[in-house]
Amino acid sequence: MGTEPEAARSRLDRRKARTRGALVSAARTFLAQGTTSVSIQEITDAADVGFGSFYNHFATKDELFEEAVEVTLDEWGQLRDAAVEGLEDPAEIFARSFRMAGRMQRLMPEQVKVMLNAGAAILVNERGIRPRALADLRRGIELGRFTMPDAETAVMLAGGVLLALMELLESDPNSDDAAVSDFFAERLLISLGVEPHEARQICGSPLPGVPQLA
Amino acid sequence: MGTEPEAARSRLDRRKARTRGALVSAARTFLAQGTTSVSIQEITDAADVGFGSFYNHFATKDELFEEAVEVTLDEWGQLRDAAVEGLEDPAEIFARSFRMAGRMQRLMPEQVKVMLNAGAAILVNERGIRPRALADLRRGIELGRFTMPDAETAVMLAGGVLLALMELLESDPNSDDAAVSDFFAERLLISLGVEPHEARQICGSPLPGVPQLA
DNA sequence: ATTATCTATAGATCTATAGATAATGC
DNA sequence: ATTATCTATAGATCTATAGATAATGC
Repeated sequence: MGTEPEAARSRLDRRKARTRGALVSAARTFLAQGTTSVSIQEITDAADVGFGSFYNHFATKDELFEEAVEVTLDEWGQLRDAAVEGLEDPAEIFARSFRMAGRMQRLMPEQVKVMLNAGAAILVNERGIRPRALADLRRGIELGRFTMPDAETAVMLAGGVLLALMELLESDPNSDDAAVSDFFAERLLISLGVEPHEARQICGSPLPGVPQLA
Repeated sequence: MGTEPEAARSRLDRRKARTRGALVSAARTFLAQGTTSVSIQEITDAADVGFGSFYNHFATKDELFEEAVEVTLDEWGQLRDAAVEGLEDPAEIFARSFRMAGRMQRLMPEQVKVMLNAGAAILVNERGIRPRALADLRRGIELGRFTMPDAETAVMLAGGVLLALMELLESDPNSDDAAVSDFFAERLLISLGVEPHEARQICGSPLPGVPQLA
């Protein structure tokens, strides 16, 4: 294990990764603004990278934008993993992920805007939170915590409610994000089949601090 | 009242409207495919309209695409109005609109794809179904049919669930669209505060045939 | 010596407009 | 006579690449 976590083998590799990261980060900024018709020149300028470097990493703009979305989803997934550490009950795990996700709108507005601009297809993207939520819900169904026909259906329902929550917080910047998130989580648990009084209890429990990304 | 409903005043106006309509329709096709980086030339070719005609109607591509989304939302709103005619109970009105909307994925796949590609901002677009759903939900809250803090919150929850439903049907073309739609409607009603047994009853009632657009 | 980045540019593509043509109004 | 549509094109912009430069490896 090296002193630097996740470090690439050589300095060359690290430099390459830095350039790539700058491009992805710039692309994400544009995705968050909803301006995907920028030129490659504008992207490399924003990334503070030579124009030609773009082609060392991506063949087309779409390829870069796609990666930017996936990187964002992956970060989200890592945050979720850190947030639910130590929990056992799938209903609690699921509720905590959801409540944390709602709070992301204020904590990481750029990432959230990327999601909101990405279209509904984000709900079936296999990167990041979806596979995790799918596993939580499947386990919850098996244990009888949720009364849903299948985890696939449950994860779509949950994803749709999450998108709506984030868009609501986005469009109403003065609302109480924690309260709204917990309310949505509670109603979602109810629609997944959790008893109302239990849903309220789960969604009223204290949350740990927001974990930091590596 | 003229013999032709909605007819523009003169033949010239009608010709103009036809050209504009062809552009909007072509734009919608591209929106449904998710290919919004086409050139104006490609759009006018698809619309079978001279290149220069574009500028008689729109200043930029974005303007055209925005209109294409709004026209789609408006059509949706008209369908909803026809579908709920004669109903009184806001819970029933709301449930029927939602169940019909779910069935749209198979009946009008292009319109649905436009919605799904539009991003979550579609949930706060003031055209089409949102204002209608907002009114239904507000009335339902006032009458005590729904236990939600406000209609604004309720309409976002409903919109998110609808997006998820449409994306699920989109990604699983062989599923039973009516059954899945009614299931989502039922769980949505429950999360809005309707008693489970009543939600099931409302969402199991027969639907009228799909009304035609004018 | 190798590899990635950077700059410069040729060629392709795209936009916006001018002016010609066609359709309609009166 | 008026209005919208169409064709053609100048100028702008954008992409993809070639070749030079800089950083790193050994």
